[in-house]
Amino acid sequence: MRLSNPRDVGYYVRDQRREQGMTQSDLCAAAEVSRRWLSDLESGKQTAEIGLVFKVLHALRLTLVANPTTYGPDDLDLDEYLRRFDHNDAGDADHA
Amino acid sequence: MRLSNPRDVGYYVRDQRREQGMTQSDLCAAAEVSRRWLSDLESGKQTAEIGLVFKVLHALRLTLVANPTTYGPDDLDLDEYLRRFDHNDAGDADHA
DNA sequence: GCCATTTGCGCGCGTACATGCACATGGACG
DNA sequence: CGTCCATGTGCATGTACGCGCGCAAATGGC
Repeated sequence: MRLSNPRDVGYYVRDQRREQGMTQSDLCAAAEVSRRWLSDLESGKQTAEIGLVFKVLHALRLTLVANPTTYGPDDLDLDEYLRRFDHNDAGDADHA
Repeated sequence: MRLSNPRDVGYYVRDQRREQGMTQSDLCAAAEVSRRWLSDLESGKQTAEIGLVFKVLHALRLTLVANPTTYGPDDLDLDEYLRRFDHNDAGDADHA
């Protein structure tokens, strides 16, 4: 999952937390941050402290990898792509 | 390049900046952050603002990718491994 | 619908962050 | 050697961050 900005980070953290069946209370305890802050982080807080972000990522057993930005087939995360596709279909169904 | 903590981030940013032939002044201007802050970031500042970190990463044309932490051959970055090996050899040479 | 749980967010507090300035230091170069 | 450049870091300032509390709104299960 590519993360381009704090918003991406926050949404991804929320997704992963839910996938792992955790509440914010569970995760903030595991990461040793305040629930208030975690809520903000998940909403895309621009000014979050990076050290705390890493604590959350570790609590979720997530790893960050940095790479030179490239544009091509390697950038295509198939699961992500299909998920986006399915989401768009669901959106169309709602509007139809 | 795996980034586990702000220290990793800072050192990686410094490495990449140098590889790209930039000074801190060049990079802080490109990223629109203070040079003072960039210097701290490169030293591993725990409390840096994540939004600003992303600005620096973008200025260096770097991308972050988040993955579940796994342990196995996939985690083996060969360049990184060799660099660590070389570094250890250099370390041994110093101590010998 | 009811109820319990979860989440968003206002608020105040003590601490500190990003900034810009300036200076010291180390390294490169002529 | 002297000069220049890049970098580390002390300092002061205005702004705000992480925390904890508490309450309202949202969500999910029955």
